[in-house]
Amino acid sequence: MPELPEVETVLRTLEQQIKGREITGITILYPKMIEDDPDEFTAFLMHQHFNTFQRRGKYLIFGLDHGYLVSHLRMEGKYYLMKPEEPLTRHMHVVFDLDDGRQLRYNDTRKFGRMKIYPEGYDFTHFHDLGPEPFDDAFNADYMHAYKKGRKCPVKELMLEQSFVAGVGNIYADEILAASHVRPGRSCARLTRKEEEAIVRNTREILAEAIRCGGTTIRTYTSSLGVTGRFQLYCSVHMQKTCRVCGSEIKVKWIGGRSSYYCPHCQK
DNA sequence: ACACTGACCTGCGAGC
DNA sequence: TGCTCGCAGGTCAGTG
Repeated sequence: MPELPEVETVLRTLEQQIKGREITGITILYPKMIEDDPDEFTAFLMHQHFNTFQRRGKYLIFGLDHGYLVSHLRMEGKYYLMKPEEPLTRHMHVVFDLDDGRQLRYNDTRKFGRMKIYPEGYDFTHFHDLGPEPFDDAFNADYMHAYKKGRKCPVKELMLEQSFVAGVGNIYADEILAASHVRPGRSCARLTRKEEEAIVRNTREILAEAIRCGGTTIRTYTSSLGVTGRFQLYCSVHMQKTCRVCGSEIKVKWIGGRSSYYCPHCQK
């Protein structure tokens, strides 16, 4: 399931592979994936080039000659570069023909991913009410303290709010809280200043480390070239049975509609 | 404004 | 073996 580090990895891989390529054809096999009228989507993109590659939260933003193509992979979205003669499989929903004869194919088992076009000059700063990027200076302990003011929800829910910090999903939220020695069910109103500082610091460090590893592979995620992420080797609580530090049994708790893994001994 | 729930999807594994 | 059911999870719309 792609979170910020996986999206970043996909982006960098695609930049190496398709930068400068022209879209010479588009086949939409599952129209609900496109948030625009499919004909307008196709007409807009035809003969434009993939020029720039940006990320905002978990959104991929492809800069074209005149406008943008934005893609969200949601849970299982993947891009593959293939030859036209290779067979289409049942989960390939959008195919872009490129001017070098290859095809960029969007594959999504659960059809949750979405694509949308945006006009030239569109400002993505406040896109979808996204909060600061974790590596931005604006994401700091003062900001966190001000953001959570008046809130009482479990800190895990806060970590998953894209308007708080952009790009953190279920896996990394668990890892960040484990590294910060804070239980996911703790009310965000009861965090100490030191804990807020630790959460901010660990958000940066863990995401940066995951990007260095090329993302996480849990269940079905692989990046666009089928590169397998290595971060699962370093997961300390998510999907684990015992704590790497103290050997305690990892607990699973249902918080905010998602399973949350934590060590009852190391996390307070 | 915040909190909570269901919808969107398909594959997989558990239980019967 | 074959069926049903619950779970996986990012985002958004709808309701309280």
